[in-house]
Amino acid sequence: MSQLPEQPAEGPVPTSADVARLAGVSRATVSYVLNNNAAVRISDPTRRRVREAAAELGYVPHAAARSLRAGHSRMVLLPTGNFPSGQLHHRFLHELESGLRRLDYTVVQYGSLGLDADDAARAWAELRPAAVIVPGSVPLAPRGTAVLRRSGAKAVITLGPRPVAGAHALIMDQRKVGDCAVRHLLERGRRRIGVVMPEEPGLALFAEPRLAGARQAAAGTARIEPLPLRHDEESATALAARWRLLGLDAVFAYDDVYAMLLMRALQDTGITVPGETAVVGADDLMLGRLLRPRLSSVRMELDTVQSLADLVDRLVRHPGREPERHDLLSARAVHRESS
Amino acid sequence: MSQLPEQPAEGPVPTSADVARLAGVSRATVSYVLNNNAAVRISDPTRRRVREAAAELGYVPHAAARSLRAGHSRMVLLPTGNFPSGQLHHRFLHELESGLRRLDYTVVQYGSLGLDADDAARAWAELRPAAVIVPGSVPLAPRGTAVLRRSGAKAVITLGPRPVAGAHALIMDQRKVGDCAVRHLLERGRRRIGVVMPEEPGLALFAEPRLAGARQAAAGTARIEPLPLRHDEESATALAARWRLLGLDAVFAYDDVYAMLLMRALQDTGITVPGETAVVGADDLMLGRLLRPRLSSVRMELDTVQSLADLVDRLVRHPGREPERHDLLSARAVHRESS
DNA sequence: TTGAAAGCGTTACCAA
DNA sequence: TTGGTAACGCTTTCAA
Repeated sequence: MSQLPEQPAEGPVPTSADVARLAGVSRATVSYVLNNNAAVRISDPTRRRVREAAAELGYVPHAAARSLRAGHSRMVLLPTGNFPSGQLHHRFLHELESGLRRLDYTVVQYGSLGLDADDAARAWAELRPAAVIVPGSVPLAPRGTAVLRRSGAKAVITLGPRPVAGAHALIMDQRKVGDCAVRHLLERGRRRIGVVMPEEPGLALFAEPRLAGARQAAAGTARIEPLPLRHDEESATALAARWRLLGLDAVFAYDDVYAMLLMRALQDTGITVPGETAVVGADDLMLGRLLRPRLSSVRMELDTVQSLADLVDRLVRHPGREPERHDLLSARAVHRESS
Repeated sequence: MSQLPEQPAEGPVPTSADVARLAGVSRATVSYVLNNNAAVRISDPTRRRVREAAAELGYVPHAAARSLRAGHSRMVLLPTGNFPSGQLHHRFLHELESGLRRLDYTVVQYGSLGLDADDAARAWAELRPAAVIVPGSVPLAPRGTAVLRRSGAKAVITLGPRPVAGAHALIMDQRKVGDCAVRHLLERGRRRIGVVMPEEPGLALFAEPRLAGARQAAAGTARIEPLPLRHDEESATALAARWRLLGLDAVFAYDDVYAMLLMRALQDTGITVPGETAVVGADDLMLGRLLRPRLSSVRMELDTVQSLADLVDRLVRHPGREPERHDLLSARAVHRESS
């Protein structure tokens, strides 16, 4: 009765052979036409017939078969783990994706949370990507990079606070963030500086270098005091309760969220900000501007995201070079009212 | 001089034939052993020799070749667009991934931002996924689902506020959020309720149903007033400036972030919260608890995430059924101090 | 300008 | 218990 228009009825998937048959040509010709192969001249009527046949059948080429034949893929694999989830990260991801798409790569994310380093590397290698870009939050052992290289990956690139043996590295040197924050506090006359260290496990990778950067910037001129803190109110209240015993006049709070948490607890304890204690966060979140006092922060920028796609492309085309390192991160303090 | 230990030297990628040669057996035997094929009995010494050869060569099977041969893949494709980026979404994603991994599927995310609906569907179809789960933020036309079905996808599932023709639907009915917020405000005696509508384009998909839910809950008993707002301070300040002209005694602010933005602007204008105007957000962010007054919110939960993986599995195994619908979202108001 | 055929890495059937 | 072989869908010589 009612004819359902879009009921593909479980039919077999159309192949280039079906297109060839319908167009009355050979499979070779179909390939030539659909790939716009310039090395061979096909008559216009034939081209049209092939195109129409493909459209009529709803033919879509089979990427696996293609790359099997070609001997290589144009897939760039991006394992994901504990997403840092900031808008910085999203923008970065999106720009990397569109940059690589422009160069005709297919970017694919692969959720690798819960896999150990070796299993994960094997799973990635099964997909035979041309390149793998591994965020710092995803475990990668030197053995993993070896597996990937053997499986034909032209480039293994790590992305994060620190490099991994045998892989290229896009570094986001988090020390700069700590350095920047402390330098800012020093300029404003503070000399006894706490540095919040989140107790959440995934964050140590970022927190440690930030602390190192802070220490480096202080270098003799100021005291640096690490302050463990969990991402909840009790922890912040407890820290605020013993604040005066710590004898600090400033705190770099890892990021804006921890800063907001701590600043609120300090204020609730009767400690004035910035009078008694200056507070600086990082990420320059919009929400920080809504607090009173407005939160000072460290703003991070990633340089040259398009050139990053070009870098990946270069590594894929000329593999086997020495591992390269590039530092992408730049940081600057944004002074508001809390410091 | 210094012998680099992990320099795979651009050698050819080892195949099952190489493993067979090294182990002194046939390719078939290699396949039997490495896949633990129960239908055929292989002697233990042979098993060991094969395993050792594979390990020595660093052999990793080629997923594309395998699924080409098998005629189907176990890939679940998850296109990504404008990531909603809340922790709710991340947790959901991660649980879906591990649930599907447990069922031996490979979950792959494919960044589709900037592609139009038809191009995107074609790009997904090239990968020949067994199933595609399309978030509401990614465009999908009925034609797209047809292309995917023809390419062999057993299940096309949409994930978001509303269904798409021809596809199964995992619905997160955002009306519940608006309903819940307004019901809460009604209970607290408010009758003239503003509803913040973010002007950011991607959010309309969520904002509209929330407004609809709000209207539904108010149904005669209260006035509902949509309030366009951009995600910046000027916009909030402007809205606050004309607040008293609006004659509202409450506002449901779309989510906690917009709520914080607006609440701050209201307070800066001298409007008391909750005295003069009650404010309710959504998402129940931790940061909302740091404000004064603490922000009331609507907490959302996704039911049954593991069973969702099972659902995908069922649809893959028994395709071609009528499109199914499931509503995943539940919402409840969390009363704090701002309402 | 077009076609025939080989081969990419796998697995499943059938024979030995 | 093992091995030979064909086939999956595609591209690319080589030949016509």
